[in-house]
Amino acid sequence: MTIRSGDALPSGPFELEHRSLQAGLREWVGDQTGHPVGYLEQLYTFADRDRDHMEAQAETDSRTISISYLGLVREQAAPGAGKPGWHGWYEYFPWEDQRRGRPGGLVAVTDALRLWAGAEPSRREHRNRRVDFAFGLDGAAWNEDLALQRYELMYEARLVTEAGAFPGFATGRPMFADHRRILATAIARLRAKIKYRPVVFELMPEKFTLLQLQRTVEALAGLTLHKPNFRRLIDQQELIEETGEMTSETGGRPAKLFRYRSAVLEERALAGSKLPLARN
Amino acid sequence: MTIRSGDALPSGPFELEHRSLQAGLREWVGDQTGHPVGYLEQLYTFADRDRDHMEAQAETDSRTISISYLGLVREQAAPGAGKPGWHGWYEYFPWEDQRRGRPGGLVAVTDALRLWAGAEPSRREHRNRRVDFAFGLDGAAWNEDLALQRYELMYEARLVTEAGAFPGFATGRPMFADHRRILATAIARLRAKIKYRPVVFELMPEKFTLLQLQRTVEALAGLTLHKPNFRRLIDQQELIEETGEMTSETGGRPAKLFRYRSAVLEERALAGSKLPLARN
DNA sequence: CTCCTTTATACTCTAGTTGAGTATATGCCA
DNA sequence: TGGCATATACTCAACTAGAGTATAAAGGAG
Repeated sequence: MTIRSGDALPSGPFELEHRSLQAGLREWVGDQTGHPVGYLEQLYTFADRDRDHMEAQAETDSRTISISYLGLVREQAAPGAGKPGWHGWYEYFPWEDQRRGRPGGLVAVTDALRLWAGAEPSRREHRNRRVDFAFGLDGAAWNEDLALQRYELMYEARLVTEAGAFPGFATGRPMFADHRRILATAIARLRAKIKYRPVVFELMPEKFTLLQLQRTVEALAGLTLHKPNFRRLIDQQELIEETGEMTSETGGRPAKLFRYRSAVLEERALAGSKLPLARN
Repeated sequence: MTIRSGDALPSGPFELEHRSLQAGLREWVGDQTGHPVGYLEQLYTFADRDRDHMEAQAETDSRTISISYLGLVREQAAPGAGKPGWHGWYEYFPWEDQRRGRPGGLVAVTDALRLWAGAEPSRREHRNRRVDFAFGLDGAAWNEDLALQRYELMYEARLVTEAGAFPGFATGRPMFADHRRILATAIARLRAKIKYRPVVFELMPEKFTLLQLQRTVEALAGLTLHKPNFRRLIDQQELIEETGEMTSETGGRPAKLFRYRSAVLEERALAGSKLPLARN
């Protein structure tokens, strides 16, 4: 959910009248997008002088401290006022979407990373190992959790425009200041989290089919899942229950509608929940 | 590693001459404890008006933002200057040490929590479920990761002195301001982390035996582990290698000395590593 | 000098989990 | 009516994790 036609994330200064950081954040996001946020989770606090190459700041006698958050909303709950600019995050990170196999553009990226690695002979081996690991090359498997590491490698190798790359290179849409880095942090955090906390349900409408749930998880992880195993894991954990209703809007055979069991979710929100996304 | 004889954590203001938050933190900790920090990881940023009941603050026109970190050091690496006040964290959280079974004092705590739960009939059931879950009662298993939830429950029920409990009640040693909450956050984070990142080695000396490693993990988790399984998991992952040396300082049969394989650690620091600490 | 204690190390067994594949059911639409 | 798309149920083999057992090698007590 963006502002400025997808160029920036909602944000604003923390002010004295705000009761808490979260309260202030909710207010800013609500004002800027016309959409109330549900789930909120603190991500990271930045205060480095060289944050996004803002050298000018070093000359003033003040510092900006940015506290970033991950927020989740239900698209369905949209009120009338204001319209949030919805943008799929793969617009900014095309290489992160592996649902239809490796995206074509990835080869150009990893080739460029190889060049960067070779540019400094002393660090070549180490850099190549980092690239292999982050991008699942040379025997390593693709790990969707490493979204931030991948972005940081590309930043270090100056393959993204905000790090000084010449525009036009197929490395996704840039954002204002360091917002794309914050987004990468959020993606990595959310991808890791869905594997052990039932946060997906924060994104689902009240009633949904099992395939809708699976598609949501897949969209977050950027991977496709094995359908039978997904279903087995979901109903083993008793996170959801049948509503009794069916829907035939899904195309083929009508599907049962489910809802999440809020009592269980409350506990599992603290404890665990599993998804068939584990490595080998 | 504390200051003020164990009453407070090292801390200090973030100033203009600090290159970054981490740099500033390293400087303050070094100055206050005479001990350089190794591993650092950001925990949480607090800025709430009612942080630790500091009502006075609401009247001034400024707010304090506290950014907390988890740091790890090797005790062995101590330089001469200054002496850090080492305190075991179970001094502050005696109920968290389950290595010799349930600590005796826990019964008094959970009894008091039951009373608190019953005090409000409408929330009784919900509160009791939270207590069961956090403290592993009524069929639930003890989960060492829930250190923060346990502290927060006790805080809510006013069983800790910083929340207004009468002193003398056996609920561990309090700390300055909200430092004990920060410590609880750090414990929870570290306990969760050792299960999938090889951070334990940040605490180990260069050479160590397998039992020493196990004892360290046990101290962190507050649990005892199955020795054969621990060893199996450790050498399956090839995180460590034999030095070729032996030590007979451990009591019985002399043990092999191991060191960690830094090359592997570097990768695993990003990827995974396992410990036999899983739930059932 | 022998037995006992303590620690180290190796091996086995079983239950449960997980990844993958296969088969059948039920609606819509041409 | 047959094909297509989706939904749902079942099977199987490989692997993992928890638990237990057995043996080796030191020091110390008698």
